[in-house]
Amino acid sequence: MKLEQSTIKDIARELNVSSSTVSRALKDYPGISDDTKKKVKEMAEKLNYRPNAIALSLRKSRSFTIGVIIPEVVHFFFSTVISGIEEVAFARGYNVILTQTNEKLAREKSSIDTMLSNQIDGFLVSYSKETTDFTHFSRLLDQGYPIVFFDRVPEIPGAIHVIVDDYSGAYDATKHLINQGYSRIVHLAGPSNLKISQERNRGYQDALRDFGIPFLPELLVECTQGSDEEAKKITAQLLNSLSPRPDAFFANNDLAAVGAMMACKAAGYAVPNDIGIVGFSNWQFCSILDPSLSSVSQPGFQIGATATEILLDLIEKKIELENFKPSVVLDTELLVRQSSVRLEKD
Amino acid sequence: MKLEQSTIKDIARELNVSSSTVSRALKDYPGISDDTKKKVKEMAEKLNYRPNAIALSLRKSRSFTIGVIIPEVVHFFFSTVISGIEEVAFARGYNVILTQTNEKLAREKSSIDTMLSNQIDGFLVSYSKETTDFTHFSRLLDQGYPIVFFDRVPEIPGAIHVIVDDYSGAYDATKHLINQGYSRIVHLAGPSNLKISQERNRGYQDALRDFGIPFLPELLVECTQGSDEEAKKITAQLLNSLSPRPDAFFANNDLAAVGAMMACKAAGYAVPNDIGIVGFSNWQFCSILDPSLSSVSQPGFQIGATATEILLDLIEKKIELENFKPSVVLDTELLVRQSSVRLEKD
DNA sequence: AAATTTTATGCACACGATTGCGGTGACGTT
DNA sequence: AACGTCACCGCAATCGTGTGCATAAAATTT
Repeated sequence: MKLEQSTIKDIARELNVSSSTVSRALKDYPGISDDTKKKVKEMAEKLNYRPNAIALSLRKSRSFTIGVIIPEVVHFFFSTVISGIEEVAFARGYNVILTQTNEKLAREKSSIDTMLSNQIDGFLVSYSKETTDFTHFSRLLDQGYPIVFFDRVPEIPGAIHVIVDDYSGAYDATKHLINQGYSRIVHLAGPSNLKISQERNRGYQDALRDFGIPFLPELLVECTQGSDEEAKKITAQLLNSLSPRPDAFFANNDLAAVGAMMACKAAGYAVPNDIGIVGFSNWQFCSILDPSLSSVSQPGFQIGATATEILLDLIEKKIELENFKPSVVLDTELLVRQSSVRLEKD
Repeated sequence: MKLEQSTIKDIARELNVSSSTVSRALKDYPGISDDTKKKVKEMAEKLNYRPNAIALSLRKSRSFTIGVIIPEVVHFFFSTVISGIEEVAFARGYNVILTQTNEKLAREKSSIDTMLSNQIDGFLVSYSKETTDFTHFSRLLDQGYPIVFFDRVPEIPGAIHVIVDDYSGAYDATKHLINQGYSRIVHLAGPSNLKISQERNRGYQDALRDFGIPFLPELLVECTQGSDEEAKKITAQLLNSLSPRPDAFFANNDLAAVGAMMACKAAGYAVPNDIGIVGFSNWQFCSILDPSLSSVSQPGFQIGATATEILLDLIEKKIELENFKPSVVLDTELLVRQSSVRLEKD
């Protein structure tokens, strides 16, 4: 038996005034005597009055709630993004409602539906791996719903993106490996339908070219799942089958890098002396591995924070969609640790 | 210019019927002819009608939304809990709104306030480290708000808990170390105001006692932050100052265990042969460390899922608070990996 | 003292959906 | 012809809040 929340009417009844007076008094409208304002506020305090945000939402057709759609909460990267989102949203008085798609398109669509039903003010989206058709998003954009995409972003007109400079990150990582004297550098790539994978791949190949190392197709392997087991298996196989063997691995994500590292160790190679390894994302565990894993850090918190700032600006019409540049690109940073620094050059 | 969502009235106008008829037709009420039902549904489809959940919430004083309050999203453990929560909530048609307190009491309180304003149906809470006074929760309970606490749970009457068996987990871990022949076992404990820390400490001490190893106060150190740096520093100091040196570390959390491991390696000791280490929580990285870290796994996903099931049952009055046992204790499991298994016994 | 302005407040409706109650017309029965 | 029954549907109130407009009282001006 939940106690009834006291409403504006309760205050009005107690004080023998109308509910409109109470409403105005609480909001310090002009035209309400200081005397009644005081009385109303005291009574509100006494009755433990809390404005009903639902009623307000209905009235204003605004919910002060933003919806976040991400593949998986458990990913370290996404959890930092969420943290950034939550921080900014809270500071600006918005609620965050969260759904994970578990990489399923169907789930993505149904989440959007229920969020729409809940009169959400805008969306923050990183779409699922299954998503290849974006009409469910472009329809929303056409209807004027504010959406900001982050990390995984679709190529549809009018979409605003917050991404990191995957290209430069990959370029820097590859360049670093080359500088360390590695030359047969494998790239463990991500799913090729994701733009981030393409960009990282491009950065890898461009760095090779710029430093005069031929690109060999057999050194480019796609890791669709991105798990350590998958990478471990692939790496073991590469070490076995290629001759001369690869002497470095640049992985599309840190887990894959770990898998590669394990496979190298298992095959009896020393990291970094025999084989250098660089990952991508700078997960928490990079610094505690042995050897610690060099990685390209993505500013997850900042991605979330920036995306949210933009979204709220859009919602509050502080900026116009038309004269806003569609992409914000945040810098990555190569964090060099032990796994890619040769103690002694060959 | 957001396109207007079509409402029940729009359908009614198009079809020249009243909005009540539309409402009933959509819900297959008896007393509406099959003909109109069909027409209404077709028109709803055509106008892309979506029920306004806000209006519904207002009418029913139910929002079909639950509020989750946790210290930090970025913790692996909490992110798995969130995943479990989200999964069950989604399956049962509820939304999840999320706030992190960043371990701040003030933030905790204000989050509760905004959630109350949003007519949330119930709370899932793991309170902040700063929280020592629980009146803001007990007031809610008195008012009849459904709350389920998990992981960090307060000792207040009427509160429902979902926790793991920290005591047994700690007991098992300690016992395992003893069985491996370690005898000077340090416990890197958590903040003593958290019940989970107390329970783990108790399990540690009981195991020592049961196996005839005296408890030495100097082997019990509180790590208030729980970071790897802190544990590293403390461990290094212990290795230096104690004689005979400790030969095992049982850490209250995995990061602390990692810190201990780093300090041991740095001091020239081999893990596990010289020093055994066991952590708590089974973070993702445990299995990829070298040596891999033995740890007590907490079923985070299941905690979230179970807590949510209970909360929704409470909300939907499927169970009564009165005849419900206040605590659900989920099993932990000791995962033995390399860090605590001696390759050769002394 | 009458006319005008200012001040303080209330009325009524809106937001979108639900629902108890009552109304209407068609049809069958006596 | 009068009445009852039944299927089908609309009216109006409700949830809690905000706001344009009207209005009464008070204060000021003429």
